[in-house]
Parts: sequence; C-alpha cells; structure tokens
Amino acid sequence: MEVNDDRDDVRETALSLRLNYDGGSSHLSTGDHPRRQAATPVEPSLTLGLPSMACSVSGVVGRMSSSHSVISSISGGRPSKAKRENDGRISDEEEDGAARKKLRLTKEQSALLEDKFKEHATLNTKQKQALARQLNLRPRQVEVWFQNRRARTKLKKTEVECEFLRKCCETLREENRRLLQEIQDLKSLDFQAPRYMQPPRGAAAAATFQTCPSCKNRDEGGSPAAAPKTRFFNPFAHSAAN
DNA sequence: GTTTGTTACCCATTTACATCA
DNA sequence: CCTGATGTAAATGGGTAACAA
Repeated sequence: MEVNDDRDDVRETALSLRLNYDGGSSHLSTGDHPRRQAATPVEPSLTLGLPSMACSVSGVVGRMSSSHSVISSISGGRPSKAKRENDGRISDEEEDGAARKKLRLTKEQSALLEDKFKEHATLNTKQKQALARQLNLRPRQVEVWFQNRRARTKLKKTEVECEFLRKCCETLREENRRLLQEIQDLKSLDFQAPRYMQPPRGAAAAATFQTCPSCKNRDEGGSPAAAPKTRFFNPFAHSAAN
C-alpha cells in the first residue's frame, strides 16, 4: 500500500476543484437506464458569477501535469466502522479484507474527472465503467466522485444565489429608505396643490370620505366582521360637491 | 392492479486526512 | 516536535423513483 505524502499534490487538487466549481456547462447525459433519464438534471452554471470565481485555473493545471503517477494513493488511517450489507456497494473492507482506507485521487485522476464532469454532470453505466478503467478506479468510486462533485456544484450555486439575494435585499432596502425620505420631504412641503387634490379638512371631510365598496358590501351584507370601516378619499366627489 | 426485487440517484452524515496555530 | 481545531474530499447509509417480473 502506497502512502501519499505529497501534500502539495493534495492541496493543488483541492484548489483546482474549488476553482473549477461551475467552471463549465453541465449536460445531462442520456443514460442507459430510464431512472437516469428521469433524474433531476444538474443545472448549467450560473451566468451570475463572482469575480473571484472567474479566475483561470490554467496555472494550476499546468503544474498538475508535472506528476506522472497514475495509481491513486491510499493513506493509512483508522479502521472502518461500518460496511453496507445487501446493497451491491462493495466497501474496501469487503473487497480486500482490510480496513477502509481513504483514497486520495492523483492530480491526473482529478483533472480527467473534472474534464468529464464538464462534458456530463452524470454518467451512464458504460461511461462510468470506461472512465473507471481509464482511471484505474472502481466504478463505484467514479460514481461517488460525480455525486460529490454535483453536491459541490449545487452548494456553490446556492452560495452564489444567496449572495445575489442578499444584494437584492440591500438594494430594495436602500430604495425603501429613499422613498420614505421622499414622502417625508413631500409632507414637509406646504405646497399649494389644486383644490381637488387637497384632502378635505374639518366638516367637509365627512361629506367627502366614503366607505370603500368592500366594506360597504360587508356592512350591508350583515357580515360579522368587526373590522373598522375603511374610508378612502375621493377627490372627485369632493370637487363635485363644490 | 399489486407486490417484490433491482438499479440508480440524491441527500445528509460520517470518516480520513491535511493543514495550521 | 506534538496536539487540538478546522476544512475538505471520499465514503457510507437511508430514502426514493422507475422499471420489470
């Protein structure tokens, strides 16, 4: 068993994964199983991108190509706690009788998986098996990688949407403040509006204000609603009274 | 039409490990 | 150097849907 002590490799792989979030268009592949076709497609990357996410990964990828190892490394660690039974998913423990070890993908494996993910966010059985052979991994590992990759994409998308909504909220809040200030300014102005525009004062108000139709209907219909009558100002009635 | 088994997927969570203070 | 905290990716387990027998 090879112990991976190349921390830079791991770090660069993790970095490239982060930088590649939503980096390419995702397509739902045509699966060989109907269930796959019915699966929820992973949505294409958002056009709304944060500047920090648009940075190029070419430098990272270029450095990644310096390594020539192909077989993924497995690090030592604690023994596995559980294994799944009657599931068809074979754990490391079941497969080789040893404790579960966490596989660390090589840079080449990660890069190829990323490339495939950009082409298709999901894989059908044949694609999965072919990719597994190409990467010297088990199909289950390829499947898990794609599942986790879709989850990361979804999480990133959610974060972007959350940020977008936060900015929308702030914009609306600012607009609300502006409008409230505008109302305040208008109220403070003792401008002489045309008479028909002016709200009635004193005794004239009683003759000018009318019960709104809905309240009127409710009252006449004997509705038990105890809400106070809503009255509204009818400038035309006021001007007609004059 | 209903039941059962299979397959494949998503999701939440756990686990293993690297990194850093 | 050691250690605990933290972040991240791989892996697991549970649930569900579609389909065939």
